[in-house]
Amino acid sequence: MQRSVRTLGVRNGGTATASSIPAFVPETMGEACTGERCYRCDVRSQSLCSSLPISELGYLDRIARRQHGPAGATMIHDGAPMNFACNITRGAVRLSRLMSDGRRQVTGFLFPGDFLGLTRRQNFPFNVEAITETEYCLFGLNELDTLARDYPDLRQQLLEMACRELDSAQDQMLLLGRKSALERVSSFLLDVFRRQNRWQGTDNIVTLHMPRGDIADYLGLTIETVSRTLTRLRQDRIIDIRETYSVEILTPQGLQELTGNS
Amino acid sequence: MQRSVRTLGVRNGGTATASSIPAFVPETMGEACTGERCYRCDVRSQSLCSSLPISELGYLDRIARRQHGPAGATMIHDGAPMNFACNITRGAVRLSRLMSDGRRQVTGFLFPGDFLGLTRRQNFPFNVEAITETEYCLFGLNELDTLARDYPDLRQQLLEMACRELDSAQDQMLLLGRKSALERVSSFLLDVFRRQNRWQGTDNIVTLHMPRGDIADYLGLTIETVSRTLTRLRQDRIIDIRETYSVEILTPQGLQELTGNS
DNA sequence: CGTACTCTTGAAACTTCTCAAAATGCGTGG
DNA sequence: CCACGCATTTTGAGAAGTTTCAAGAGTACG
Repeated sequence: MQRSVRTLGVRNGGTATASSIPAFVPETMGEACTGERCYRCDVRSQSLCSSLPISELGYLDRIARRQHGPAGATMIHDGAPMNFACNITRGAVRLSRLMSDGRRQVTGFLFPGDFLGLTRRQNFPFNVEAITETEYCLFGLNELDTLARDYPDLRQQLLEMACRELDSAQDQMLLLGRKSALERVSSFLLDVFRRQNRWQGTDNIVTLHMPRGDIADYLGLTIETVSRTLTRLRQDRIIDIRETYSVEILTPQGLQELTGNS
Repeated sequence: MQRSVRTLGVRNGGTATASSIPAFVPETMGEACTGERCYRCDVRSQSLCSSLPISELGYLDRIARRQHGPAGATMIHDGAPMNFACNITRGAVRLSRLMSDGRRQVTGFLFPGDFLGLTRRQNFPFNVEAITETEYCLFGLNELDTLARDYPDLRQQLLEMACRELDSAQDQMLLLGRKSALERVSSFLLDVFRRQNRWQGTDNIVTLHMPRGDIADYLGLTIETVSRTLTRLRQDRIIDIRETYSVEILTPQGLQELTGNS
């Protein structure tokens, strides 16, 4: 049986060098950023704001509790009561499900601007862990509900966010169920690249904000296979691995063709 | 490279013996079924109804367009404009994403009572195909929106349905990324079993409403591996394959232990 | 400058896939 | 009602891809 189970402690607590992973600090998040204080990338989710009138943004500020945590910290344990939502404002976060024998599936990564806690369940069904040093804002669900009652568009916005997540979850199912290792890694690199380019310049540098183990558990592979595949992409002059966490895409088109998508 | 690409025509159009697949006809769907005509399993989604006052159920009836189609029919093509939602009332339906070279990932199965079209996208991001003969109801999104405007709970209900789907999508990601073939097939059998037992008696018979190829594409395996795994489960006296589409679970606990979940 | 961790590389093992053929099941026509 | 033909399912053997185990290289930090 194929099992990639390693010492659990190492995976969860690899905090020693975790600080060397570059934290994602967006320069600008959307065009509405103002100099002194950027409302959109601060306490509020961009998606959230867009469905509220300006007059309510102050309320959103008041109900938000700012938090920050060190790299490696478990922000939310699987099964924790879900009475708040969360908006990432700095750093990188991973969502994961764990099997009892230690096998892990990373179901997603969150970067600044991403929102967590769309669902209305009793408990969180996954672990939420900080990969790098993180800043985030908590919103009590009760307060958010109050807001949602007055502004149906907010609820609609939440529904649409859930739908986008569902869509990308199904893409990931295709990746995990039918793609080869090469296709998975290629897809992943382009995916991270595109998410970063939402906010930042348009050079071809992809900054990975997570160690190889997280990538492996996200792609349903082992660390070794991820590493080997990256090496192969480098040898084939598709990418250049400038540092461990910094990859340059030499031929975006070539990488795209390796993803298996069209 | 491992690729399970077979003649596309066979997979999509295997209508010759498709009629031999047992269609799912729920005897009772929830306790609210009345004799003469079961409102809940007819035109309306149970989930939908539960958030509406009785007085509006008539409206729901009026805006619903009943449809039915033969086994093997493509109900909705990937990319089709999404201007309606859909409630399955009879039969079995599969949702699938296709890669350009023919590899397929089945992202879900729909049975009576299941709802389709939660998302508000321009186009459907997957294929919707009838496995067996099917009956379903279409709701125009405009009409549904009108209803949702007056009843915020309906919108909340839709959000919760989307969240449940998201949750099960993440479970499926764990299955596809980290589970062995034996664990996948065991998980699948128990999953179908539990979904059926929502509505029907509590014997240990699982009726599969889809051919092996659909199961394989759902579990990220090949037909042969699914077949071999079922054979192994039979030899180990975990299940009994009474007919191709009818499996008896001899030891539910034994099967549960093979799923890898705790 | 050494230690600890992660990442990379190599070789062997294992699981699953591919290819091929036989068996089974179903619908049709005699 | 039975035989035939077609499609699906099962079974077998070999091949391929990924994992596992193991060791070495690189990097960060005290």
